[in-house]
Amino acid sequence: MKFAKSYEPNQYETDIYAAWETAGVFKPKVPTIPVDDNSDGVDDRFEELEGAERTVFETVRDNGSGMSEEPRDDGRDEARRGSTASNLPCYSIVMPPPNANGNLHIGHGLTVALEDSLTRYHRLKGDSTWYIPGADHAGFETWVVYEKALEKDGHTRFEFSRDELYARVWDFVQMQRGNMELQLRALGASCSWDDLTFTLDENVIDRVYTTFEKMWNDGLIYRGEKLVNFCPKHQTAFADIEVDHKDEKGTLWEIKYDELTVSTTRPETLFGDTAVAVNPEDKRYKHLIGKTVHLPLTDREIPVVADEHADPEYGTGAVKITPAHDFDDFEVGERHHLPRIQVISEDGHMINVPDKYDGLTTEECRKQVLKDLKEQGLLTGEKKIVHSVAHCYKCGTVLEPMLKEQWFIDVEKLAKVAIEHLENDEIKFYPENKKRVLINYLKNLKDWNISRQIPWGIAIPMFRKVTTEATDEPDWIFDRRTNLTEIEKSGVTYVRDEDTFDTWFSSSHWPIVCTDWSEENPTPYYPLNVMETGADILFAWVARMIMMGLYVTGEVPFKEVYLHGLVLDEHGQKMSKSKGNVINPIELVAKYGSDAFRLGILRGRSAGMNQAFSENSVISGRNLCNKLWNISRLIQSIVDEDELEGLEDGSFGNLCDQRGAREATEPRNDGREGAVPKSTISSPLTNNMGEDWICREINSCLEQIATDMKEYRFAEAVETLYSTIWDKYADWFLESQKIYRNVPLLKITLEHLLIALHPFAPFVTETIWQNLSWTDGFIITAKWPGELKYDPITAEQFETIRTIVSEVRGTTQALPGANKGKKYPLLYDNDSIVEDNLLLIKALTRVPDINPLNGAPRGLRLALANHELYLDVPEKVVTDYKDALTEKILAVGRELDALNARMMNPNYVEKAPEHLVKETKDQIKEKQALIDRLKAQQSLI
RNA sequence: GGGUCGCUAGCUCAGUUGGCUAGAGCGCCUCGUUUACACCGAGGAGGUCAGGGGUUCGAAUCCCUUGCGACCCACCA
Repeated sequence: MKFAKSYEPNQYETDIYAAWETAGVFKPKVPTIPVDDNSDGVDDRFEELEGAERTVFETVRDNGSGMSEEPRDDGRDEARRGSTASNLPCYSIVMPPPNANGNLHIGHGLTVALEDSLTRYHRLKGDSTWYIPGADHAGFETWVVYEKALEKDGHTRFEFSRDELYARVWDFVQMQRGNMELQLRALGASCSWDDLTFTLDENVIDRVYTTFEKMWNDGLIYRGEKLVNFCPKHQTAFADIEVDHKDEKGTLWEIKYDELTVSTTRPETLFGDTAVAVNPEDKRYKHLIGKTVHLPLTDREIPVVADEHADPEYGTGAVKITPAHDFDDFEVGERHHLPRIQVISEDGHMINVPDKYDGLTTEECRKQVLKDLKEQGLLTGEKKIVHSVAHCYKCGTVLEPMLKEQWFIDVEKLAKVAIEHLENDEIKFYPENKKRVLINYLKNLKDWNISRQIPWGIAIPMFRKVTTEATDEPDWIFDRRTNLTEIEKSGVTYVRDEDTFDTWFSSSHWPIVCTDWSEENPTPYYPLNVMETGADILFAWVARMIMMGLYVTGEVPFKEVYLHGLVLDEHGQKMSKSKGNVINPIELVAKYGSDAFRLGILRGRSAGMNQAFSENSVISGRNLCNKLWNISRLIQSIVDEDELEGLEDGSFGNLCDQRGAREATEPRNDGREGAVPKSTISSPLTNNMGEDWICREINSCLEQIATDMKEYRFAEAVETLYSTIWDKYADWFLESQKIYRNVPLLKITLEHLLIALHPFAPFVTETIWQNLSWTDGFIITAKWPGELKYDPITAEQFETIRTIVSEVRGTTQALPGANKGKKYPLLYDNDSIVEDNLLLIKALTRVPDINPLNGAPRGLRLALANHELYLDVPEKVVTDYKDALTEKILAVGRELDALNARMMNPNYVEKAPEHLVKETKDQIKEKQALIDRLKAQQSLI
């Protein structure tokens, strides 16, 4: 097939992805469930682990290679192989489950780019790689969307039972589902689709119930009446972590309670007051402690208590205490055993208050209370203040602290164990500092409210006793039969708690449920190799996964954590619908291609940081894809031409089959061994030092990528590839190959680069792979390249050529006046490197001719190259160049002075490492020689 | 109040244990259509590494300090 002139991603991406999926290449090689072919009761995957020979391992690796003649694995064959497969290293990574019925946003785009790069890299490295996709029922999020839809149709949630609502949302989600899965495919996620885990899958619910039961039996679960943050609109409680605190303007009123004046921002709650607190050290009020005061607008007397909570400096120093509607007051109430009077109902209306106020909304009540207090002369002051107010993170409604019975997890022990394992360095964090942040959080963690009053979620498997006579039976029992609303046990009737679990309670099992871990199947894929997710859910998710993983399995759930920051817009602003600066990843994929998007979003990104992103970086990625495409197009055309010649001539057709000739069979020990004699790799025309040089550069690129990937430095890996492919391979090696060709080398180096770029740009590399005439199989299952052999001395000599060529180009461009850019012949004197590479230098510099000097020096001498080279320009041009020359001499002189100054410092010579001192000495010599050459040039004029 | 991160070229970012002339992409300027690529090629300009102090032969890098910005936790009657 012919390569089109430019790479058009839309033409290939869908087909390429479908081909991968059909071939089953996303599945891990080592089976994910126990295998026992020989029925000896032992999991074959582990049977021969100890006695395994390394050669077995190598064999398996080769089978996965795209360069092998053997039929490709589809995962199933491998699965049957059992014990041989067990010797493969397993690499597992899970996808933070996107909302099942939502669309992907830019954060998902980043997540996939990161996770899939890791996945593909490890797959190419030969690991049995398992990237497990997921979908989240997204309890509250989805519920909000559904409730809105319900309202739009003129219904409310109260028309339906909980179970009816659950069924309706299920259908709603099924209807919308699939979109996000298509989008993940568009982004190139090479995840094992058969293993997709939905957060409401049976095995998830099973595992969650098992954990809950264990916790219940261990006494870690309790039902408690506590203040919870309650959204009056959504009618549900939240965990602390879901609360959005915002600074707001408010008023601080002063109200007279007899002799005491209290300060409050919420006068309407005074009906719930059960005390007034003053600071025990506050001399103004000491005499009142233990006495009572009259609660305005009521006929109640309430005590004055001494509590540290009252800050003498703030307001009047006296605080009204409303334990049922304020978190601090709740604690004060606990300390002083105060009654809790609920005066605000769940829907935000006043209850348990004098008739006059009963049924008013909190807002109406506040107005009325203030009016009445004013009339009675009890309102003695008001002050505007700014204070932070809790809001629903979804709808922005002000949250009402509400006294409610909820299920709580006593987190103390869980957190303690987690902290121990974290301090024991069992999980490596990227960025590193997040570990300390996490430990800090765990140290101050409060009990976790896991009840939610929404129907869309996993039902809490707890049943409440309704038969009042059965006094000996417990009030609550655990039972898995949550499909029933009512059960009987020992003649006692119990009804199911209508609440559902906080999503994070089930999500905290994610690594366990995705890998199918169980006591019976301690899978090699658990713990995960890495957990990649957003830094913003470090507390909500990562912390809970660690606690839960340790509680359930006794092991940390993952070995490493990579946290990405927010993707900001190009000006570093948070993306938001209201600002209109939201970037849709799928649109960018459609416009520039999946690879361009992935390369673009990885560029300039490092762990844990919120960083800007713009279309420019995607364009840059697109350009690289196109460059690679054209590189391949050129090489394919050379290969075609070569084969044609070979057919005609018959003399070097077989050279094309020497692919791999330069590949090292064993790891190199040093740079000197392994240089291949030219005759085995070269066509008769070859005399090109660029070949050894590019081998060296590709080796070093691959080495760099290995380090970068290990340290999760994606941006650097991409940058290394970018410059190797573009600045080195295309600009120097390919240009030089236009003069001397080495077809086998062109093939193998292109393969190396394609494979190395594949993790980051999967589609274009696979498309090229499929279009090249000599490759077979898929690049996605190819073998990560080994080292290329090269002669280091020749490779280094090519640097000289590069210096010469660059200086000719630079000097040509710097010629004065009308001569700028004009090409003049190059003269050389007694120089074997130049003589041996005449054609190459001529082609790269585009000088009209290169000749021996033959006689006295003339023209412009090239100074930097340290070779006797002259640009044969007319006398006049040389004279005009004089100023530039003088400037150059001065500049080099300044550098020389700096170096000399360093050597004059006895401390430097004494204390700096020897090699640095030597380096400085060498540099001084070089600079001096350069100045001498420049001055000689000057004297010629 | 406690904590984290950041401040490097016009913009967005690299710069690993202190040691080449501080790098890249995009943008900018000059030149160029040479049969892989104008989604291109060649050349170039542009930085007091936020300010100050310290340690060191040597600091963008380590320490102290000031300023600016982002974020997290707690509190705010």
